[in-house]
Amino acid sequence: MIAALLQTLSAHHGPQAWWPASDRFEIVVGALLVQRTTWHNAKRALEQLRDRGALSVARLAAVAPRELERLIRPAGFFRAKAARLRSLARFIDRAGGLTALDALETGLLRQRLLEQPGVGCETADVILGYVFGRPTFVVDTYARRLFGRLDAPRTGLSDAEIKQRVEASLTDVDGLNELHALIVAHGKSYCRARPICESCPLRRRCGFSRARSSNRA
DNA sequence: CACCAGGGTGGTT
DNA sequence: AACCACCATGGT
Repeated sequence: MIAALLQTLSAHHGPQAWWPASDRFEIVVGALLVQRTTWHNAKRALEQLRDRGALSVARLAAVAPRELERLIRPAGFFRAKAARLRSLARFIDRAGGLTALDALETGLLRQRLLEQPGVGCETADVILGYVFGRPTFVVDTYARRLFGRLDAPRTGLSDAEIKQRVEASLTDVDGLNELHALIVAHGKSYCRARPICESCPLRRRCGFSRARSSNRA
């Protein structure tokens, strides 16, 4: 079921290559910056941080708050995100770096991440999957809509239920990471671009149709 | 011009 | 537990 979904989306959209050959801490920073923004804008902020030489745990934690706000401005919510980035960098630093956090069991690590300001379920799971290589399915707005439709008769699956179901039938880290990226790509290319998913690989069941009333069970 | 993008948080009902 | 307003820039 889930494996088939991955296969279908993969065949249709190709490899997504999220965070290709990227530094681990850079992925953490990117995960925060991209919240409720386009990757295009998050990437700009990331580049400015890189140009400033601030893309390491110690350097980022040392950047003056106002300066940090200025650097990440393109990513939006820059005041909140600057404070959270700073806080997160200091947390990782206190913990002894990302490699020290590698030793933590997944459940505990997730818990630690969720305690950090600005890190909710989605961001925590992105970091778990792409930074720490833990088998994790990231439930985002696209996944929510998709599975809400695929499991048509059932209404209101919680994020935790979606997460559990996917992780129960797909345990491969790379597969899970790729699935999340593919679901986002799928949502982007079919949700807004077309009123009805005529050429959608998942047909009308994909849940990204804008004509909600014409597609209800 | 209105709407939205790879969320999270705090307050209100 | 389900809503709500807010955060803010850049693209369409």
